Amino acid sequence: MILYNSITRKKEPFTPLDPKHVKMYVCGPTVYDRAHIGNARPVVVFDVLFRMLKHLYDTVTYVRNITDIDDKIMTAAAKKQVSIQHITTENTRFYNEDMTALGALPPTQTPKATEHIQEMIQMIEDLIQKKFAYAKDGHVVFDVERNNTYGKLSRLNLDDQISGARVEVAPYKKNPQDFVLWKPSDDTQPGWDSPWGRGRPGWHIECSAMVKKHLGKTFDIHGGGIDLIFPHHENEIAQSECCHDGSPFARYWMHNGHLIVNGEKMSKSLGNFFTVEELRDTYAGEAIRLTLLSAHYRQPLDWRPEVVAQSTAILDRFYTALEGCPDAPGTVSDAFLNCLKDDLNVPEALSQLHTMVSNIHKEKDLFQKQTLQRNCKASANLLGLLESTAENWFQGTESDDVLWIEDMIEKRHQAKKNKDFKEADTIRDKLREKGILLEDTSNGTTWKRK
RNA sequence: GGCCGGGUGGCAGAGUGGUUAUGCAGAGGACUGCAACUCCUUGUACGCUGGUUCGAUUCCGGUCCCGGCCUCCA
Repeated sequence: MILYNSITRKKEPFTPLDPKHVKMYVCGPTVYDRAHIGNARPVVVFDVLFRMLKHLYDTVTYVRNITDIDDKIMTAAAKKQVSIQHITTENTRFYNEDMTALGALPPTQTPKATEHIQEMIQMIEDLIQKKFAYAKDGHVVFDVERNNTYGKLSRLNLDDQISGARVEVAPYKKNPQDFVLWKPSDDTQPGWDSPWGRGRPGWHIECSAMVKKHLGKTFDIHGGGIDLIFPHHENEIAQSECCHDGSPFARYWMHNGHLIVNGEKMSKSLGNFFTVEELRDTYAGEAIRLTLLSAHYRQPLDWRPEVVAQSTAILDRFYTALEGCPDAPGTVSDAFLNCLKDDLNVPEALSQLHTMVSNIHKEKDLFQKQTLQRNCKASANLLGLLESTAENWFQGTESDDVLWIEDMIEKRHQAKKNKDFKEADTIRDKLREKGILLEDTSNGTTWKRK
């Protein structure tokens, strides 16, 4: 497999440190609110990577953290007059529900920041002892000047940070670029005892601590949104590599492009976002997923309703091709796999899928057709698509009106037999009003919900 | 000011130094009682401008426009 590595800015052949065991970490959510569709893009993108890696290697450990201590959570709790734990457990549950609806597999592990406070404190102590960090006024701050490789991921030159940039001036920092590892908490704020008094961790140290615990000092792939390159990932590298005496941190860095709306970045601070929850009310989870996969993961993706409608139309066609697909395993197409091996070229893989679907429709021999169907399904499954059945996709799982539908179809059948086409069309129109579309085939009439 | 992406047919979106994906939508046809599904046919697009080349959408330069990052962010 070939992957684009953000730190070298080149496509590189991927070779895991342990040829039988790939280790991957992706930055997960800060659980202060419901996920928006932009939060879902990295989840779906790295879910495809996870599926690919599992297909190609014996063992894959995929860690995605839950950040459940953060000032945004504190603000949300205060605003809603509920406990912090209420906010975090509820939003964690919502997050998992939303991502499951988008067809994302659960990662191997989903560690929580609050369950790794001791590990963070230990790393911070190491960094102080090695003189990469200093304590002042209850804060512990990373000393960027002591880290001479600082900036290697983002390639930002510290001296060039001039006007236009927001540079925080905090009294406890030696340099404006220094970032906080630990900060003090007052009695109203959540906090843990530490060598520097009661306090809580800064933003970046949680990921370093959880990576170290679950994947070790050096691991294979670190992923996240492109906006995390600076400062989050840059700071993770600094903390971890300084703490580990220069042992390399992630070997491959992967960043997904932003989701945009009407040409503008979608973000909570701009207010131009859709939550996954509200989109799920309108569209099938799988259609949302296909839309998120419609552009290459490193490209920006413009979220527009027409594209989701297009994705739905594509899935209709795909599932039509899978009607009668036996429930048996198939083989992933080589042409399809090769697309994905080239830095997850999903759009090109999808075009292979279209070819397969077309061949299924044209195949007359039933046995051949079923083989093609199984292989098509196996291929699509690598993208987390076509995991349902045609019946479920078209007819849904609610069944209270199925008897009525079948009754109407039978009545129409009788009318057609009597050449009473007017009555037959009346019945069909009546069903259409209820969102039921009929299709006459050589084996009788089938129906779909629209 | 610094750093980084991107501009492809009505729309979405890959890719490539020359045979110019793929899909959605549209048009025509076949099938059908009529439809739907499906099948067949149909679309020479790569911001502008120089250069390199036999040949550039693809390489190089310039230029215009759009977007992102520069400590809230996926």
